[in-house]
Amino acid sequence: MELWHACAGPLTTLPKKGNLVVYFPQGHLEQVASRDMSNFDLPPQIFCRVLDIQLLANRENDDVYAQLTVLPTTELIGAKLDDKEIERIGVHEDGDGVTTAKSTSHMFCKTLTASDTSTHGGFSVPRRAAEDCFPPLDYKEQRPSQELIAKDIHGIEWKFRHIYRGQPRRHLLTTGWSIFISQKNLVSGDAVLFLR
Amino acid sequence: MELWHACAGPLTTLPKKGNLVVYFPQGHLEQVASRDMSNFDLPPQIFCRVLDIQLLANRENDDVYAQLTVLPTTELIGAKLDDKEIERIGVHEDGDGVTTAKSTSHMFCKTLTASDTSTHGGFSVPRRAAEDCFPPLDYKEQRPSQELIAKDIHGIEWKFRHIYRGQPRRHLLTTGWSIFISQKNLVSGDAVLFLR
DNA sequence: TTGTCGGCCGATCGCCGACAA
DNA sequence: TTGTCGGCGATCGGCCGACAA
Repeated sequence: MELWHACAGPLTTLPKKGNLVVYFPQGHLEQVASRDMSNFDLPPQIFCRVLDIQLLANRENDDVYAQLTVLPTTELIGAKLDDKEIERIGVHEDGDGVTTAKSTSHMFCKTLTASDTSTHGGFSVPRRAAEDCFPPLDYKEQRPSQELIAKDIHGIEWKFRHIYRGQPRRHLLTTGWSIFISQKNLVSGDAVLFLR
Repeated sequence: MELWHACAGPLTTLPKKGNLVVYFPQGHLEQVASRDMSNFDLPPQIFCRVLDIQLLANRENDDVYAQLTVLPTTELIGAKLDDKEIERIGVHEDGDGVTTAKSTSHMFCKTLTASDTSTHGGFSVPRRAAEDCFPPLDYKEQRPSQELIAKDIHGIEWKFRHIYRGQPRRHLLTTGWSIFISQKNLVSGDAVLFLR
């Protein structure tokens, strides 16, 4: 959930389960319909109760989105659910208002360079980022390194070799990085976000 | 459309645009809903008019499916659209009955072997298949070959080098085959279908 | 501090006929 | 007739420090 909000950005707010919302079917259909529906006398807006919210990400490109399950209702905005209605639709209110992101430290975002995405080498980790977000290395060694295990937004684990080497010294992700780049179809200009 | 029906198989039948159909929302929701909807008093069946049919294929694995756009209606099965209704929903009947596949020659299907899907080599084309479906080669040459351009079910073009070589002689697809295998995520036991 | 490159070597790709099922 | 293999060049992957922006 923390990663989802970090990806969605600070401007993204969501209703909570049980809230009353206004659903705009015309705008929704414009995006998902395979056919023009404009002459079907659809109401411009429908008052709905939010039954469920799921924070999801596109399986193909990791774009984040939220899936809301809503039920049309005749209630007025501000109305509370009574016990009978709660039993019928099987949902409790989580509270009023909206969900927003919490700020987090130990997080960094980097726009990928041509070198980062090339098959020629690995990923240059900005110094501050490595020190903030990665477990510390033993700098007494000549080429200190460790294996990092990171979970992506789907919960899938990725392993990276993190090494501190070169002249001048710098942090790099080597083994495991290129397979990540190719599986995620990342190109120069895309961004990666790490959360400790 | 011919390729779609060849992939769907001879048992697949579809209604036509404008037909009246019976929609079963409960069974549909069991497949697509993220939440149990069984206590919402949904009607077991809804009579609908078919507004549109699209023959499509899954972008990921080329599985074929059809997308039907349907509109609830109070008409009875067997009813015809009148002019007023045609104007309102903007659809004409294509005729009664169902759409079925047509049989086609110059077509072949092969289950892929371990050698076909390995990165070690190309694709062994069964002799009959090559003679039926591919443009004839100039067998006077020592190693006759040509470039084949094939469109997949999305209309995307793939290029293959078709060569007749080896002792004994056999038809092979070489250059271009392995990229096709990897992009389509094909493994031993999967099948490919070629249509001239 | 970090983006790009040349160097280098090992792994893999992919085309070929041999061979046998 | 065709599935699998050994062979072999060519290409690519990927780790390294040099160097400069």
